[in-house]
Amino acid sequence: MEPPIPCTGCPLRPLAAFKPVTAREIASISAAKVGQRLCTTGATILAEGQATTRVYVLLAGWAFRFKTLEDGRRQILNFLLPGDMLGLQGELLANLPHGVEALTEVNLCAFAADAVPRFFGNHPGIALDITWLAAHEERLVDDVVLSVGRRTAMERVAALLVHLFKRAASAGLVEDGTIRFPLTQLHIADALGLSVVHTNRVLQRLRKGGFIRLDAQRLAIGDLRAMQRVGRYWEEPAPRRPLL
Amino acid sequence: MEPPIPCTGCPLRPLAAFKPVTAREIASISAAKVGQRLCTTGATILAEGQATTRVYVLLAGWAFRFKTLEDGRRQILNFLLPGDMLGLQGELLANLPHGVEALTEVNLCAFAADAVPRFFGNHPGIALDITWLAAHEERLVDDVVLSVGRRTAMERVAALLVHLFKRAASAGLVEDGTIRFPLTQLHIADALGLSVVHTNRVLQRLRKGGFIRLDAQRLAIGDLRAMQRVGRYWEEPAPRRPLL
DNA sequence: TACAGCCGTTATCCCAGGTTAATGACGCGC
DNA sequence: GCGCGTCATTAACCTGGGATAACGGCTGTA
Repeated sequence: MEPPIPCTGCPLRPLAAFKPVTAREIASISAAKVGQRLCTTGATILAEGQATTRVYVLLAGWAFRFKTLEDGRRQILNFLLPGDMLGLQGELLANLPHGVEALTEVNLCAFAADAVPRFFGNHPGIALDITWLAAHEERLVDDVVLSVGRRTAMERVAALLVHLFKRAASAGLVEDGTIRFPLTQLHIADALGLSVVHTNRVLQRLRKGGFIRLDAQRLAIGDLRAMQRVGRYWEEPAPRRPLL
Repeated sequence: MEPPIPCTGCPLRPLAAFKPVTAREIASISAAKVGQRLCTTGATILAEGQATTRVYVLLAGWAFRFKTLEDGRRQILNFLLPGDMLGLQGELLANLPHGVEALTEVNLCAFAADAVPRFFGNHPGIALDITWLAAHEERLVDDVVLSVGRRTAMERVAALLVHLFKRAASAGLVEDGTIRFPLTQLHIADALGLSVVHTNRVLQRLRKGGFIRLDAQRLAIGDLRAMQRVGRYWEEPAPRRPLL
């Protein structure tokens, strides 16, 4: 665990996607931080079923939440990008009902176990923000259920790519029309309830149709509108979200 | 909208499944109630995408949350039983990303729009409870994603039936080994990402295997342990949960 | 240079589950 | 009593996507 970076120098906060906070709030948030945690690609950030003692905010990098069946079948629940909170369910419910794994090198802001109840006692605004983040994550998972339950394989892949592209965009990660795309086809398959082989077939079709360029871990979407049509995926523009 | 029932006479609160609250908290909760809302079977409690002005707690009856694709494909996200809260996402996010429909006649305790932020300001304990309920619901949806993404049709149906049976049990709804089961096969299908026809096939197999009895809207599970094995479904015993 | 792992790709085969359609049972309004 | 809508059930048929396998490229390491 590295020493904490003060929140006043947070690289995320200036982004338009995030809601401004008061100086008093920043100070309290900063005070609750206990340090940075760095993880390498593929590392387990939080183990499935463990009793957690920390809540984190993802400062840089990608991660995902997942659950597994005892015979090894794995389902990815959703992806975590900079600004997302993780471990809250472990803090509230007795222990964490899912695992969290790093997709890239990851930098996490760590908060002590009791930071959450403390915010609820002293900072109703921050407490409400935390609840907002929880409700927002549930909304994402609701969308996953809709995809996996009712969209075709082609629709699922298209919708996922659009979704991730937009989220990466709002986290300021677009560079000349492309984003870093650290998922393997196995990750895509596990997120969408598909096999790797079929995921590959669908990606080929999207490439050949000129909808996407995807190589060397970079993704470009030529015509977002068209991809949304393929994926039957529309979402209202996201409002500014709280950070930490 | 009927006049509010005072929370002191709440029929749910005495159940072992619910966490006790202080007299002061009960008083505040009771004061925030604006009334009861009654809905009939099949009624839309909250419309998909609407801007909500109310948060509800389900006092009696069954309901479900769902999303639809514009071509009509519907996915049920989860089921709501007595004690569950609904409409919170509408209060926090700008408008409700899903619909809520009654499966039976339903009785709802209604709270004003600003009740939630008010609790956050005055009652950190209640605020934390609300967040607990949000996190708990997300956990349920996570399980749905795992089912729909990675379980076979047989496993899904078995897991859902066990899940609902247990929840009904903890809401005190078991009568001589059976529960009222208001879902049609279409509901089961829409909750599990299956077609109605295949749902019927699977239910037949479960009946013929002696795993369940299901008729006249009543469900009995002969051997819970065996059903859990079929559904590859295990969950740790639920701790006492907050109510309202 | 060789070997091992991981990942992407493609082909072949095949089945779990979708689709369509028909039939009956039941309840409801008139 | 008649007609209509909802729901459960079953059969016949078909397809989207799973399973398996083989190959190639890349990277790390020895």
